[in-house]
Formats: sequence, structure tokens, C-alpha cells
Amino acid sequence: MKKIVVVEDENRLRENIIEILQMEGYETFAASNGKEGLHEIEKNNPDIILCDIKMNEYDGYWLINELSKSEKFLNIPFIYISAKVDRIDIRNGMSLGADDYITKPFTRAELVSAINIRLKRKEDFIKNVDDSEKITTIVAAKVREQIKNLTTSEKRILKLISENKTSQDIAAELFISIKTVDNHRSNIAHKLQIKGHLSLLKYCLNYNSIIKEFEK
Amino acid sequence: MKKIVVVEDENRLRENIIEILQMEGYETFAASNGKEGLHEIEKNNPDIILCDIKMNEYDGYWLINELSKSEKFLNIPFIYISAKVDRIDIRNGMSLGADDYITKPFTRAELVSAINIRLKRKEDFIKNVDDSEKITTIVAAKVREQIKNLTTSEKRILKLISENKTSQDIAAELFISIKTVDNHRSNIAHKLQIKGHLSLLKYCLNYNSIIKEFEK
DNA sequence: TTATAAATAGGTATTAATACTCATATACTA
DNA sequence: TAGTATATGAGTATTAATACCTATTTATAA
Repeated sequence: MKKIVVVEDENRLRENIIEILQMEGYETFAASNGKEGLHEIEKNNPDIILCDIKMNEYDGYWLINELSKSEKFLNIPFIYISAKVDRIDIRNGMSLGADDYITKPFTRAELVSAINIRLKRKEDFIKNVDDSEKITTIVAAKVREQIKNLTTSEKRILKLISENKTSQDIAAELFISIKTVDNHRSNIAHKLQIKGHLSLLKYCLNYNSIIKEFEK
Repeated sequence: MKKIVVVEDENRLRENIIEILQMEGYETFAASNGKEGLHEIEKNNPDIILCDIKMNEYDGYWLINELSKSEKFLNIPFIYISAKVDRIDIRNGMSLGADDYITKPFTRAELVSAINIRLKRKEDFIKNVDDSEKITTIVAAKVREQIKNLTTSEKRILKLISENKTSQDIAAELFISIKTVDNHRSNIAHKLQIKGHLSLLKYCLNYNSIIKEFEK
């Protein structure tokens, strides 16, 4: 019996989904936020995860982020639910390692086929997934971990660098001195354990999509 | 009656797909390479495109690239077929703007549901797709056009820059002088119509995924 | 109350990338 | 054959990013 963790904060929708999935013969575990979801995932080791992206606390981004910290969860297909047809969320979610998405409102058939297809693919993948893919995900998790340890100003500046702005641009935007910006840059580089000419700039442009995840 | 263009160079597989789709009530148009596919797409304005990524000539990458040059084709869902469970192709294809993928071998049900889901979503999207998304695709097409006009050496160097290599690294790798590399960089920047400090470097890191499309 | 962390700012030096000009050899094309 | 594009290389100057210092203010934690 296949196990599914459903993370959705709208009670009505969550109960609907659970009902459909149980009728389809899945064993379901419900959670109403990312943190509960993580707990259910750790406890039950599901075959697939269905998760709303936008939730009041511990949202879908948070959960993907947590999951990507460990190799244990790499092979669990992650399907996210996006509130409207929001292309930005869809793109962000996919780039974070989600496997598919469905948009509200969805039909029973759409939900069931999305899940069945991913389960089928998971079985194909399990033997074929190559290490480079895993490494990519592990690097992303490490990057997130490092960024999380930056201060508020440092994160703000990191985001601006990744948006292709120079120290001069950033100084003007934040009404601070260029020297302050550059000092922050140095401190950031230290915390990220990188050094050398243009290394921070390159880091920011390379991990641009990961940096974008962080709140403004 | 929904129209589907199927681009697949393996005759047997293509005929199988066509047969399934016709039985499902779709109007089908077959092509055995990207160029033929483009022709069929232009002629028939299909509701969905199904295309193999790896083909002997005018492959799936080529076709996506051609399609992205015009706004006309932006809203046609593009599902690609990847020969094996090749994560690199899957990632590349998705980042190029494909909407979904299926992996060989696939079942009839998998094929049909992938297509149905995307058609359903297309109807949702058509009213909601925002301009920024379109602009992204148009920018990508422009970038491809510009890179295409570079010389062999210039493209080679552009790729190496986008791989995070310095002029020094590149010079060592190609057994040429740093000055030669830097001269190429200047010429590239002119052709790409960019100027200013670090502008080429930023361009390479930003459009890194597009630059990777070009043959080594 | 005394550390400690964070944000601010300045000084001075180094580095890699870019801008611009010039030059040469080769290969293809009109 | 003359002209053009390409690949190669050099010189000189400028710029933005980084490295490594010191220093002040403010808020928070021990």
C-alpha cells in the first residue's frame, strides 16, 4: 500500500484530497503546515509527497528546503499544489527540486493521474538517478545552510548582488556608503568560505535561484 | 478536435504514438525530425507538441530553440520524450521551456494522461500567463540569436567563461596567450552589444543555461 | 554591567576584467 | 589579386571587486 503525505493548510481541501486518495487505495498522512509535514515524512517514509506551496507558516518552500538537507528524502517525488496559476511559484518550485505541480482547482482525475505518473517514474528513476544529480541537490542544501547563517543586512546585500547590482548600485539603493557594502561583501565571503577575485560575484550569479528563495 | 504534432525519428515508436493518439480522438501530424516538425507546427497550429529530444538531425533542442524565436508558439504545450531516464536532458529540456516530459518506454496510459493534463493546463494558463514570462522567453531567443553569430573561437571562450573560468584558466586550457583570450572577450562583448565593467562575465553567468546549449 | 554581534564607515593595496589601439599570419571570397 | 574575416598577440589605462586593516555606534545577551 503506497503512502502519501498531504501537506495543505486549507482544511476543506486537505480533507477532500485525503478522501480521494483513500478511495484510490493509498495510505494517507495529513499535515496542515510544513513542520507537521516534515514530521509525518520522517515518521512514515512516504512514497510521495503532496504539498501546498503557500501556507501561513512553514510553507512549501520551507519544506522542500528542509528535505533537501538530507539524502534520505531525495528520492521521494514531491508534487506541489499552487494556489492559483502562478507561474513564478511554479518555476521556483520546480527549480527547487519539486517533481511536478498541480494547480487549484483540480479534478479528481488530474490529482490521481499526477500521482500515479510520478509513482511510476519514481520506480524508473530509482535505478537510474546518477550521482551528479544528487550532488547538485546536496550542494544546493549546503548553499541554503550557509546563506541562512548570514545577518539580515548580509542577506539583503547578497540578494542585490545576485540581481546583477554593483556595490555602487547597492549603496545608492540602501542609502549607505560603498565602503559599508564592500565590508559586508568581505564578511559574506568569509562566512560562505569563498575567497579570490570575483568569487563572491560568481557565487551570487551561480546560485542566483537559490538566493532568490530567501525573503526580501 | 485537438491537434498534436509528433516529432520522433524512430519510425516504429512514432507510428505507435500516432496510432494511440488517433484512437484517443486526436488529429495527428507526424514528423521525423525537428525541421519537419517545425513545418508541421507552422502549417497546422497544433494544440500540443510531442517531441523526442535526441534525434539524428534537427533534434528537440533545435526545435525548442526555433519555436522560442516567435511569440506565436509560446502557448503551445511542449512535451518531450527522452530516450532513457536521462536527468541531464530532462533538466535541460525543462529549463529551455518544455512543459513536461515522458521517458521511454512509456505506457499508453502514461502518454495519454500526460497529454490530457497539459491540454487542461493550457486552458487554465492561456488567461493567466503573464508578460514577464513571455519576455523571458523572448530574451532567451535574442540571446541565442546573438551567440549564433559568434565565431568558433568566440563561442568556445564564451562557454568557458560561463563555466566560471578566468582568462588565465582559458588561456592555459587552449594553449593561447591571455591577451588573445582578452581580445576575444572584447570582440564578444561588442557582438553581444554589451559594455562596462564585468558585463561580459555577468552575461555569461546569467545566460549560462542558454550558452550551454551550444555545441562544444 | 560587561561582553558580543551587527551595522556602519574609512584607508590602502591587489587583482581580474574591460576598453582601446595596433600588428601579423592565414584562409576564404569576390 | 585584392579584400575581408578570423585567430593570434601586445601595450597601456581604467574600473570594480576583493583582502586586510582599524574604528564607532547600537542593541542584545551573559
